[in-house]
Amino acid sequence: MSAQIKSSNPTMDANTDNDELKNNSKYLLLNKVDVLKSPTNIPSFSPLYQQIKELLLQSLQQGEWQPGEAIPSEMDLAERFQVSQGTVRKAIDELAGDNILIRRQGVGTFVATHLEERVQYRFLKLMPDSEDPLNKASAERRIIACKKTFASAKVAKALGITKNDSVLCLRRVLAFSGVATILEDIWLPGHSFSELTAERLRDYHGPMYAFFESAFGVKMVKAQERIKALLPDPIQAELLKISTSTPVLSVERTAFTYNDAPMEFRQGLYLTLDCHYKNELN
Amino acid sequence: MSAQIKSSNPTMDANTDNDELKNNSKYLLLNKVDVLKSPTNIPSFSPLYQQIKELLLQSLQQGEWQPGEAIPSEMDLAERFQVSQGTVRKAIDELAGDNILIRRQGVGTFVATHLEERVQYRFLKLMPDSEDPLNKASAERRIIACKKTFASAKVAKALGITKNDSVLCLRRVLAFSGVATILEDIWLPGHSFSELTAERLRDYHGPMYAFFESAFGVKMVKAQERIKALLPDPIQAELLKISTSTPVLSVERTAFTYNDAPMEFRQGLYLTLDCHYKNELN
DNA sequence: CAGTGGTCTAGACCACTGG
DNA sequence: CAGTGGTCTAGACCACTGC
Repeated sequence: MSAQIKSSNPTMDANTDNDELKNNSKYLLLNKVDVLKSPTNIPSFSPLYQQIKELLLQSLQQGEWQPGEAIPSEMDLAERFQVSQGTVRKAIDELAGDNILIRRQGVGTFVATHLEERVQYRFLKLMPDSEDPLNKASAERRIIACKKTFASAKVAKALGITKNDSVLCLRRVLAFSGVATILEDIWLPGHSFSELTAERLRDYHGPMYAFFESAFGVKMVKAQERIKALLPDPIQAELLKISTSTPVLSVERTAFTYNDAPMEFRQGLYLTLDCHYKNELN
Repeated sequence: MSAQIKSSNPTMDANTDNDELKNNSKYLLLNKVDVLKSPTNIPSFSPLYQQIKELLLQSLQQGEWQPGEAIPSEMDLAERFQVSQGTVRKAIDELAGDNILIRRQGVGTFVATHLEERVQYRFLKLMPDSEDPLNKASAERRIIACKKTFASAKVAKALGITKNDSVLCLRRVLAFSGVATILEDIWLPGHSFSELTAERLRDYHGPMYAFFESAFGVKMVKAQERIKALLPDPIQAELLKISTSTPVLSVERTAFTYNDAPMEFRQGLYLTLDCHYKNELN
């Protein structure tokens, strides 16, 4: 299956001088793979397994396999893309490393989902100081506001849209074991979330990202946070039941779907008297 | 080279009943590998490449290859451990993923080091709000204190030592482009750092972890942080040239050497007026 | 038991670096 | 150019899951 093109330029073939067009590469199976799957725009030149990874990502993005579903077996995919199992495997390995796919030995490979995820609140790194007990089960959510507005410069920049574009804005308080701990303002691009209403939100009991997934088909894949220390303004303080001189963490998060498209911006205020933001460094 | 032991128990070998001692596994090459290398205590049963990974880690820990040096080529290691190149490769892949080894195509595989690392301040996730320009080059360090004391309960717990054990404690201020931004208290176990003095520290210009590496042979490989929002006490505020009502990030970090041994605990206070703690989530 | 992912091998060849 | 890591293959077998 490999390397049919040995020396693509039969003329002009001394030992020197043609060091720039040597495309006698085994990895240039682009067309072969391309044709099999779709009219995609794969950049230019990359290892086969990277190309497979991109193709898988595109299928995911286009909804060929829904969150929670199994994707075809490695052997099937190898057949489909006309490569060896090992190559497919390496592509899947990377996607599993990015928490986009989940492997389950003896069962299959599944599209990650925020629903039924053993670790709910995947992006929430707040931990009680007493470590072990993960509170997250006992979370109580309270929606404070939910309205349509227009993107500020800051929100627009984060969401990759234009200032004054329509956005959905909501505010909520999370309490753990009865203690108000997190106050969040969340901005969503209007074009994708126009159907969202306070009622639908109130009816849903579960993580926000699971809601986005089931109600809007928007799957968050990764995120980026910027953390500062702040004093809350009077309104914020009241919602968190603290004074305006109690410092809080300000956690600004941008969350992304497939292909790195930003789909949510939020600012969270975390009360860190009895808990902390936990991070592992390598 | 594989699977000499097909059915280790020649007697008692009907089709039933021996479902608990079936060690006819290809992965049980422990002894073979073991003998070749060292009198180690590999847990019990794991894939070959995991065993190789452990062996490599032990060699690193024992200083067989120093930070910055190249380790043997994949082919050499395959020969040494009597496995295929692919197996060694997978072990190295994981270590490279943990930032313990660095691969350089066409050159070799190297032991990661905090010296000459393109990314200095590997564990410092503070970024100026204006993103792109990484200040870190213009850092100015000022040692405020350096003394021997006895571990508090908190420090002892973090360092895995006993309360009142000897520890070295130092305090310093980091300024970026002239602005005092970080105040750090650092605790080090006395048994490993007893030779550390304020003078030696003052003479060294470079990242702290590089200093530990070259002066004490202590290589930090990973770390864990707990972040809270705090108000500084009067002394801290003065050192950072802020008021006691300016909130700061409290970043408590425990840093680990090979085999997860904690070797440093520090509390940093980060002034986040013009910068933020940046984190990527997957 | 069949089917899936997980491990291992042996060998070929490519891409890159340095002398 | 020789030597290193990087990619790809084909095939064997193991470990696990569910029916």
